[in-house]
Amino acid sequence: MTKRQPIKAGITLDQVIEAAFAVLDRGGLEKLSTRAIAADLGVSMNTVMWHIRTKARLMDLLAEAIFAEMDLDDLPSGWDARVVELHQRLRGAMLGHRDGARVVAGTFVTGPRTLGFSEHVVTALLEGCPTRRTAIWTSWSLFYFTLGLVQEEQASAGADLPERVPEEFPVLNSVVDEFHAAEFDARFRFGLEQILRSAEVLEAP
Amino acid sequence: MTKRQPIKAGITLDQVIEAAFAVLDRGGLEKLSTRAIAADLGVSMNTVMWHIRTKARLMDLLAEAIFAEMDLDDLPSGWDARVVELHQRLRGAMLGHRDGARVVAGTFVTGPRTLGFSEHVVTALLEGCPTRRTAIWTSWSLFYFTLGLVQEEQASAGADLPERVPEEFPVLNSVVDEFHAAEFDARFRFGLEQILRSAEVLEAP
DNA sequence: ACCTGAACACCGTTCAAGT
DNA sequence: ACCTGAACACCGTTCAAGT
Repeated sequence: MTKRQPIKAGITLDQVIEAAFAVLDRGGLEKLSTRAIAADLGVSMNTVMWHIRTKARLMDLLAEAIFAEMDLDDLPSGWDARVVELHQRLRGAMLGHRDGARVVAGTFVTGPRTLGFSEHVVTALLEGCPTRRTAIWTSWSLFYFTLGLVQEEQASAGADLPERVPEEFPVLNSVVDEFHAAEFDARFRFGLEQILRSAEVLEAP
Repeated sequence: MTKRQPIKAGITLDQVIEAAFAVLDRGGLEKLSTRAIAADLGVSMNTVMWHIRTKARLMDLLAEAIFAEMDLDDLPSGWDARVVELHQRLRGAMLGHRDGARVVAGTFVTGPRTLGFSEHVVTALLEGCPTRRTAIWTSWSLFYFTLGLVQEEQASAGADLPERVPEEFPVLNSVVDEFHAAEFDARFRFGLEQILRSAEVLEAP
């Protein structure tokens, strides 16, 4: 007797997450609802609910799935190049989905892929930082910076930037062109560099 | 003939914002609704709606109000001490309201008080950074870092941190005590220091 | 274990109406 | 200019019920 397939095909959690990304990429975070996911899958809303248990858990699952889309192989051998590469891949993974950075920022994920990323980052930082504490704290600085930049990057897509700064703020006015130049790529690399330069020398208390 | 007061007292936008903060501080961001604010003020929900026009604009107003609670006087004269002090006050202002960092992070505010803060920060950075571009980009790095740290700080209050890291992640396990030690104050100062050290020497492309 | 329908207690937004 | 009530099109969650 061979094992039988279940008669009713049934929906799997992975399919739910896949459909959730489809809805997300189509309409952004505010259009992401269990009903919309259900409609995409052709099932009842409560079927989605049964798989995700709660909306908050769905968000955690999506964040973890974004980390899972990162490749953690073929990394540079130098510790600082490795840290930079890891965060560039994280940025890429978040940019891969509409509002991806907001999804990751909204949750405190401790799934295996998220931890795997941290494991790689901290490993590299321990090679270059004077103390363990410096390494840990630096990993947070890098993470916050990446999250913040990509959130701004994704928010600026399709947002109406203010074209003018009031004249009461002369200094901001004098640099307004630098402010508007998006150049997220260069800004990102510069920020990583900035934090890493100090990480080598600065000792956390 | 002296000017008469309007017969119906009426609610003002400032009162709406005040009530919004009351609701926010009591129940957090997910309890913040126009109906809850209206209930606090004893008016109809549509009265609140008329003043705020839209929920998104209310969020902008709240973010701007948080910046308005910052004092921008009596700052240190040294550029780097000034930058640190400004961000410490920003952190304090955000910590002053439940989910304050999430409120600020969720909006791209260009109100006068927000711009005033940036004006001060950029002014100070221009004194210490090699190029204008370095100054601007550094201001963003500092802002992202502050936002990220305070968001984590406020999320960790009342959240259930994972007590154990799976053994597949030996490096994370070896530093898990550093991870759990909150010490947001020290971490915050260290992060600012870290970014500012490089700002003096690193030149943006 | 998986899926459904119905009901519940909420949302923000819009509109027609009052003063 | 300011305030209201009613209706609309949504939410996430819960519960009792099916297979």
